[in-house]
Amino acid sequence: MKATAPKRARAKRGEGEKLRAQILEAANELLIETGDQEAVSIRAVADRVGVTPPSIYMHFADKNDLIFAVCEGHFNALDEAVQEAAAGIDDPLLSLHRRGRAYIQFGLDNPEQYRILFMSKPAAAPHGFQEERLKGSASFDHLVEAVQQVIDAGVFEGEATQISICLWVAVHGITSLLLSHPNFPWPDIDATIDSVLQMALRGLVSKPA
Amino acid sequence: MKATAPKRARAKRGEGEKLRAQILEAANELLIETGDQEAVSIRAVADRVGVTPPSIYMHFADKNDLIFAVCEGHFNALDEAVQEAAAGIDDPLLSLHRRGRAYIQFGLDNPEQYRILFMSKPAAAPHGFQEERLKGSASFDHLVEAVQQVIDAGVFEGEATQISICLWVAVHGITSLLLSHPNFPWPDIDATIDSVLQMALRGLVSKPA
DNA sequence: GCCGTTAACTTTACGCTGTTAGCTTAACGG
DNA sequence: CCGTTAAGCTAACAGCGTAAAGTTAACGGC
Repeated sequence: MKATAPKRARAKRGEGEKLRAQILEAANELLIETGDQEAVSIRAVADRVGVTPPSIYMHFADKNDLIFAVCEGHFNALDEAVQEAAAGIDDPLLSLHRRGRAYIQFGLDNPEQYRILFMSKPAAAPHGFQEERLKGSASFDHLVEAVQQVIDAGVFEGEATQISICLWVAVHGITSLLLSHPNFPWPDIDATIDSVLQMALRGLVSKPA
Repeated sequence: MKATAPKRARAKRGEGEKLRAQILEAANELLIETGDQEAVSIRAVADRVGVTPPSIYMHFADKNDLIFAVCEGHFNALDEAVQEAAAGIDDPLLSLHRRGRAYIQFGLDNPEQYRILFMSKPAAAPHGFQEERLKGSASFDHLVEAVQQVIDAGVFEGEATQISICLWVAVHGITSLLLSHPNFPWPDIDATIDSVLQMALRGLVSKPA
């Protein structure tokens, strides 16, 4: 455990952004290493960068701003993971299934980040964060597109946004419950995930097989 | 806003439990009034009771212990609300639908309590809390019983526990998303809740209509 | 080559948090 | 009346987010 990074040269005139990048990197490392949002304190981050706590505030309004900036990257990573899982699969319904599995797996692999993005208080998010990062962002739109394809194929019927929300509810539901209650006597996690996805997809098809 | 409760007579010999009850009541009030777990600080609770902070530790191991003790009552309230919503309804499937609606409504009506019970970190819960309060507690068992009735009626097929988990995932999914992302452009909340419940129930029936 | 300006930090400090160690007060049985 | 013990207090520690004000260093202009 490297405690402090004592040597850090002051950035030059126009290069104040360098510290911002270093702060983001250090905060990200701390979040991943400890897996605990609480451990990512302003002081701990400053210490790792080799700077004093108030310097953080030159680049981030407050702690929430910093934490969410860190998670922006992971948000894109989630989108990419889901997109990649669905790539090259012709069957639209199977593609949705893969997307769901990838989403859940991402949450289980990055629990603290998932908690911050989808399980924290709305007040903790910077203003307008939800709209821009969820609806406006690629992630949800990509899901809606995928759902629309299933509708066009005649497998789903209804409104794409509404159906997408239902799917999101299902994958988020199982992800967040597994994260918040790991000690619950889950029968078999893989089987449970599959049965949830089965329920969701079966519940949405217009003409059940 | 009544700040402090300055007068409080010391409890008599065997009556130490009285303070415990007063602490629970004060903490509960604070949680409801502010709707914020952070506002329920040891000092704020002690102040309201008219006692000093360390006295709290005579009755609760730490802050988590106190918070969860407060929410135990709300947990029972959730169970009662769900049970009551299903009472007197003959159709087992409709009964499940009512249970789901009641569960969601309870979460929306008691957001901070719901967050603590179902959206917080597992480490925050006292040891063995999940098992006793979820599986062992009445709530989940009642759901399993209701599901078993639907199975017995031939409407669902499969294992009652697995199906119950799926239903729990659905209602928890929409509840927690509505709580954590109230600014998301939800089409219409009531319609969204209904479509989620529809998806879940349709996805679980053995012979779709 | 010096000077004012300003970006890039630091020092210090305030008020808050959960928690602990150790003391005091008051009620009881004998 | 006295020892014991439950009930509660005082003081303090270490940590937190954050604000105000000071300091250091790089620059453009003269």
